[in-house]
Amino acid sequence: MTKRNATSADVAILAGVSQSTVSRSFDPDSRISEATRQRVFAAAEKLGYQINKAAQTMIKKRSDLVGLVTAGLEDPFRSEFLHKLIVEVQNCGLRPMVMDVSNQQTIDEELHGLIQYQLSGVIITSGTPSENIGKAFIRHGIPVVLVNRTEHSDEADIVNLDNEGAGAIAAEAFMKSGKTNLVVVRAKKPSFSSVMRAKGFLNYLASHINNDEIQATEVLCETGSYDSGYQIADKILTSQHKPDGVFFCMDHIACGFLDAAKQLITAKEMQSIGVIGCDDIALARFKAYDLTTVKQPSTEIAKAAVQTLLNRLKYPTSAPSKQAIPAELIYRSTLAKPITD
Amino acid sequence: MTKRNATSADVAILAGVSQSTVSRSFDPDSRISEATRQRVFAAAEKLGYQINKAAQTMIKKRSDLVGLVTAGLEDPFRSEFLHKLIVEVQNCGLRPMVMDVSNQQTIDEELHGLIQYQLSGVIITSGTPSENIGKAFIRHGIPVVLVNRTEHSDEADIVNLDNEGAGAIAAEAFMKSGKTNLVVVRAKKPSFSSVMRAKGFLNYLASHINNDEIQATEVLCETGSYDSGYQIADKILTSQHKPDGVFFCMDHIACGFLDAAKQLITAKEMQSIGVIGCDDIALARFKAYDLTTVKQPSTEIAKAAVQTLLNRLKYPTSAPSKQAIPAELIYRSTLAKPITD
DNA sequence: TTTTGTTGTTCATACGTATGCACAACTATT
DNA sequence: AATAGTTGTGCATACGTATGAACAACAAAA
Repeated sequence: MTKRNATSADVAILAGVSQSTVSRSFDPDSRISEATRQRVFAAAEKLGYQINKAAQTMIKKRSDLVGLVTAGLEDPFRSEFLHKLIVEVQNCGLRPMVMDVSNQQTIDEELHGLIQYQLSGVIITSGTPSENIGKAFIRHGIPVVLVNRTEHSDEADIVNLDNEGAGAIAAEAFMKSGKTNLVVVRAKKPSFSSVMRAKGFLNYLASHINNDEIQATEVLCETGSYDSGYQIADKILTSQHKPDGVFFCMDHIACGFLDAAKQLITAKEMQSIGVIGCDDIALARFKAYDLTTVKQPSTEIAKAAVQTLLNRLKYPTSAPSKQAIPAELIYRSTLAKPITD
Repeated sequence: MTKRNATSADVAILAGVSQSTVSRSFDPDSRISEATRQRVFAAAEKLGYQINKAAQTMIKKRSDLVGLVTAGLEDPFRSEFLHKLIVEVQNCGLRPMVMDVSNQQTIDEELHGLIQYQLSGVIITSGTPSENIGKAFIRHGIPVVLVNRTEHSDEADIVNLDNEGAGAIAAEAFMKSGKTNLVVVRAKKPSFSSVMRAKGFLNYLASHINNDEIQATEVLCETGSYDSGYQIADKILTSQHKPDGVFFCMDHIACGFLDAAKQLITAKEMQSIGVIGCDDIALARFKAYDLTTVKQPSTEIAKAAVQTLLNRLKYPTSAPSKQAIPAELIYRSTLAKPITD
């Protein structure tokens, strides 16, 4: 029944050439006469020949697998981003090997396991691997790209959203809309992205406020989830200084907040409070929320991450790169676009 | 700088044993004296030795990679399900290699590419591969598990949600709540799951209606997306026979519908219309929707799929299995749980 | 003591591909 | 016509692991 898979040697015999010739036929850069190549292809087709990646990897000392390391995929934004990475990796003729490292204890151990696969590279988007795991990869000759990670690294390439810029964009929008009593909300557990966004938000205000006409406070909620936003609403809406503008470092938190607000205050009251989220998750454009948000251009970030990896493979010794992709404000109904001159 | 990775031969020299002994040391079933094994481990540790999966695969003729074939990851439910598969595969000591086949044209070609990797198995969850691609895998000795797919196959194992049962559960719930004018909504493009759910819904009603007290119609919307639900609301709510119960074959469609309904009719009017979704996506429990829905137990389905694959690897020649995982009704606010005796 | 069995190790080989080197058959140059 | 260069192919080998067979050392049984 399941007969042995055909090898290049089998193809060689059928095509009446040597095994090397078969191998070279599949390499576009080899000099092979067109006649021979076609004969080889025909024989390969006939036998259902498929190259053996394991053997190929052994020789080339590099597979076409790319490790995508991630965590917290229950967060739809990450999930969406992972999807884009997968597509992008595929488009480059590479194969994504995904690794979920949500289980904190085993991260390092598991990551070490990846080294066994002679990966073409690793793209780390979340999870909190130890400092030296990146170095372990690099020591084994596997390039690493860090995406939206705080780790400073002398050896890995880095692609980030311009998180501080994203915060600044939100702050600027509130100023343009004449909001004066602002709040910025982020999760208690400091994630690199959120901290930077909040920092960018506050810094922008600090450097653009002449007198004391604008106030801004930072509020911490439990996690970066919908539920946290739902819970924090009470605290924000019942404080003495009820804000007229709230910036959430993650869209989910904003959505939770909005749902809670509907039960805590009237729609009219809510209308006077501007809300800006961050990321632009799919949910943000649903009519139930229609959330004005600072978009994280995840497609571009995914593209940049993969391109960075390819570049590194091409020029292994060039200096590590670091790029920040700019964010972009998407006006929807939770903060109307001001009429400008 | 990047010196050659350590091999089992290097470890052997350092530990003062042969290469075979090193290899056997890492196989728990080999008889190796404890002393030797520890010496080998120490040497391996010292050299940062990592097994070379490519070489291992070549010998064993089987990698520990599992192909996860999917499409339409922009759908959060699929995305969530993929996540669960990834975790499940990892937990079994295997590695997930993900493949997005959204691009219709290249499915077969790309899938053929997977054969090159000596996969331990392939789990196909979506996408519409041609009939014979499954057979191609099997011919190459790669077991296939189909999840929620319509393809009937004599060779692949099959794991499905009990889709007809899910539809029946929704129908039963409406009957218990005394709803009499029902509509079932599914996407125009016939997907296996949706068609079966609608069928189960209508069949249940047909076989439980004595007189003509209950009416049920099928309505088709464009796709399975939020937007489609948003668009179809008008048609449903402005028809002469305005329904008092609507079953959506996918939660997204229901969510879109609910958002549109808020603008088309009053909250009071809406209260008299029961709505049931299907899948139980994360969104369904958000307060903005709080959708009563027939839950697809995706964690269990993912577990079943991976277990099925493991089983097949253990008993390669056993007859193909086929299982249907039962659905479960989750009451939330769009259809209140009736007070039963 | 001889035989039989058990345990722990080494030897040798296979897996399927890529590639440096050699070489033959031409073509272009002198 | 002789030389140099180009093109297409084959030979041989390396990659790093797993594993059957052989074997040595030792213990247990006869």
